[in-house]
Amino acid sequence: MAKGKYSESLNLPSTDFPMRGGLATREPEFLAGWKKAGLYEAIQEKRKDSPSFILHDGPPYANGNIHYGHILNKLLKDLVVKYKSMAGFRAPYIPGWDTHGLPIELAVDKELGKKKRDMSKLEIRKACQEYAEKFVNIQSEEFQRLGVFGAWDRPYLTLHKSYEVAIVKALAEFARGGYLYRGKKPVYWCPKDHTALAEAEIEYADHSSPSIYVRLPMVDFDPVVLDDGLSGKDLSLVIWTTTPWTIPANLAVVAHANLEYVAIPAPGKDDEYLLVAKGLAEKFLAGIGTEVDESTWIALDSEKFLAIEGASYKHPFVTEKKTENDFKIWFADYVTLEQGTGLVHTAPGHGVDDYKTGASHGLEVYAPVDHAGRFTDDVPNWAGLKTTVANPQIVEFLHECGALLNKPGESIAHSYPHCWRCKGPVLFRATDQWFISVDHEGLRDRALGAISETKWVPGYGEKRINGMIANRPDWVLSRQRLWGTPIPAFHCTDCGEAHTSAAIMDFVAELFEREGAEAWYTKPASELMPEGTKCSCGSSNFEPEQAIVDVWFESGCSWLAVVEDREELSDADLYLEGSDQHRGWFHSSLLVALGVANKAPYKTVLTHGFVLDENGKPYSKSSIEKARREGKKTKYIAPDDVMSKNGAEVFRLWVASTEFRNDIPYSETIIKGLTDWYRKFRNTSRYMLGNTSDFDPNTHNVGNVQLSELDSLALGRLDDLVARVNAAYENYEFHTVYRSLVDYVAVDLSALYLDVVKDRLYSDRKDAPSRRAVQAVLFHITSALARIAAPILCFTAEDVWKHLPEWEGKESSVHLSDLPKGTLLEESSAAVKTWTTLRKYRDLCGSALEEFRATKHRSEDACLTLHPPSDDRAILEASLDTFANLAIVSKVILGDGDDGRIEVSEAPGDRCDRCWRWYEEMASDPSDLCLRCEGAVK
RNA sequence: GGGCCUGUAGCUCAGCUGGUUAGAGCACUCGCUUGAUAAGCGAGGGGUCGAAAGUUCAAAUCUUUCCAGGCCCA
Repeated sequence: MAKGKYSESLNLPSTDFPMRGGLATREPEFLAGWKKAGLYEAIQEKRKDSPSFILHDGPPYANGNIHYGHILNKLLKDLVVKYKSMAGFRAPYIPGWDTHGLPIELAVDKELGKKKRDMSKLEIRKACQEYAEKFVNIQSEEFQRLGVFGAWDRPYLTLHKSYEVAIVKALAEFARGGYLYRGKKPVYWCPKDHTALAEAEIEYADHSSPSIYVRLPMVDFDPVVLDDGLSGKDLSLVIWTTTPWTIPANLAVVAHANLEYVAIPAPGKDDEYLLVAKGLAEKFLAGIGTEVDESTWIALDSEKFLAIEGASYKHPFVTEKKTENDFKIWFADYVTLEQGTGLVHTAPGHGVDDYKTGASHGLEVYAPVDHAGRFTDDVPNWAGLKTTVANPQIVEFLHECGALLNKPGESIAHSYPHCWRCKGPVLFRATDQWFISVDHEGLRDRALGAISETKWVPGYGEKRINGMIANRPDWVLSRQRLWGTPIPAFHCTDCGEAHTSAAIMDFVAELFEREGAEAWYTKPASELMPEGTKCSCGSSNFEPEQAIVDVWFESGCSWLAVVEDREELSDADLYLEGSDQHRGWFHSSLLVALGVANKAPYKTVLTHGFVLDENGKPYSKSSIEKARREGKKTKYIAPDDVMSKNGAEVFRLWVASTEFRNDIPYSETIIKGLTDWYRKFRNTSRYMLGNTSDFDPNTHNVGNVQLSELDSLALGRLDDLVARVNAAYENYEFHTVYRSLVDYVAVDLSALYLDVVKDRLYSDRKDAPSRRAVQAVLFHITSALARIAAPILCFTAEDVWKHLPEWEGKESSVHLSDLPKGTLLEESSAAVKTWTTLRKYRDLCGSALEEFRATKHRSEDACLTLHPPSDDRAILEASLDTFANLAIVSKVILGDGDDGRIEVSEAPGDRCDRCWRWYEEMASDPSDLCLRCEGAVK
């Protein structure tokens, strides 16, 4: 079609707001501009006297580049902070990093290689610090690139001197309160490297271990209570183990209360029965190389079996009890039918499950094995022997005393933990550790109370953390590592007694305040503790504790170290992390805050799920690589790739668009959809900017122009949107914000109002009141839209803001402006009724016009005749012109009848060549114009 | 194996305390538009609401079991 004759006379949109975002290149320009203008500081300054809203940042671990989980978390926080700031709160954001701990220490180990052997502890710590700081800088850059506002020039790091001091002060409070104690707990231990190992330092490899079945005769127990058939018989428990060296430390046997057990006649004995789980009986008999006719087995009644709890047995060679409860049988849920006999040999000093059983029955954490894996003098037969050497001797000994049921020398190949460094097999060994008692001074109960007073979003978070606190054991505070905050404790070099106290810790805190934690590694003990400290043995020779504090305790101190420590912060309102932090940071922060200040560190805790791919599997580089190794088809899109193509804005949309309380899906399809909508938002904004470029908000606003019915209805819809969006932000329902924006922009604006209003914008005289009215509305909408979208689309909203016409009092950045306030539409109001009815008929007419448009091309050429039911008729009648506008037709007639029929005909009169509408009365001079257009072209 | 949670169109989400043929936007297909044009408008197709059983006059919505998935433990 040729260009319209009057095209030149129309007021077509014009703006230099680019159609395409060019985000990959333009976002950095915005960032640079904001930095130069000191935007974050300006926001803080503007809100300095406002009520505060403190979101306290949970510190990410400073190793590696950021991944999707980081992006999700940081952007959610940023949405909150940006929203709260624009909603009128003082909402500072201090980013932090977790910089101590094993992953960094291991990474540095790898980097240093053999060099490490010649380095001092101080030098190694220095290397760790440099490593951590390197990644703090990298991640900081990456977070800032996402558009996250915050005090990036003064973050908190757990390795800062002030932070380490806070940790020691917190420890001092726990010492003062009497929570801190020294106890034993089994840990992975490398007997070759003489060191404790963390889970992450364990490698599993095939290993051949002895396999032994041991009978433990029950004593002071009449088996008749289990079954009449056992009357007058002896009953022996049968246990199976691959670590004979733990037999000297055996203190209990554990069964499962809900498994079925059988008593099997002992081969070659008349009066003895052997107790094993029914499901493992065959395997057991095969294991000891015998067959016993199943008809002779006595299946024990599961109810009666419960009577066995607490019954005693005789250890094969240990006679001396350490506690009253030694050598008894208990129930525990971890017993399975996977292997063994269903009766589990338990040595609380040599296994985690064993330890728990021991703890719940008051057993000693007994581990008569030294740091080099040698038996101590406590085990007379094999004292000084390595466990590996003693193993066959113990088996032989058991054989000789008749306790061994299978043959000596039998072994089994299985997967066994090995040391990552020396590759040797490790052992489980209880070592002295520092603990925080969770039940001292009712700490656990106070924590449970604090949990119930905290708001958890979503609500089930409360159940989750409650269960964890209710069931957790005492907190093992010490780690046998180097990269962290030293535990300020000492050991007497003469008698070995461990010392710590609030006074010692206060002293150390002061020292660290002056010289940092490095002092611990450079100064002699005498300078690390108050002068004149003496051991109860009279000695004043001490050596400093070498263990460091659990990093969870460190990050748990952040409230103390950061929030309490910075003037601009006060009580934290919100913690916002992934749901894994119920066990992690939420948990440790709570215990630390209660122990130190007897109050919860937060008022509200918000949790989000994890990033999953389109198949619902964890979406991370490592999980994708793992899947690839397993031969699965997967594709990992590096965040950088997305960023260099679409900029950070698409990530912000992604985070805002999903219901983050559940897991968060991520895929190319999703990104594609988001970029599509981004373009819609951008173009719609551009169109509105283009149509308000000749508009002066200082002279016209929605309050002083003559609004048409449609304009008023549109403003009502905006008001409603703003109200809903504000409520959604307030409830952290960003996906509702996103959805509301999408629907509003796509339907209310693009498809409806903007399409309808074109006629006035294009064809009216430039300064016609009716056109100025539309412009006032459009300006109002655009400005409101930019502001409510700003927390999410922080770059694009700013772009729109800068392109809005200037007015008095316009803030230099959208992020300095206030969110608009809205009012929800009353469902029952006349305006809503009218709007709903007009919308309904517009949809109906759309279908009716389909065929007409296919032949006549434009809905403007149509005349509609409606036959609405009486209810609708009144409303349509009152707004007939508005409806014609809305339907973008030249004429609407209400016909007789109420059958709902819609007739489409050609509009009567003549077509104006300029505005393409049909009029029964036309201008006389250029006779191809309507009266309005005649006036407009003059 | 245990605790907590999730499962509605290709995608992201609505569906309140159970009540007419399950909705929206996007995507898709088709049509219109060249006065938002690497844009805009309209129409249409598409879901046995993870599966099964149960409660009920009535279930996506309540109960149970199962399946799939996530986080945290073991």
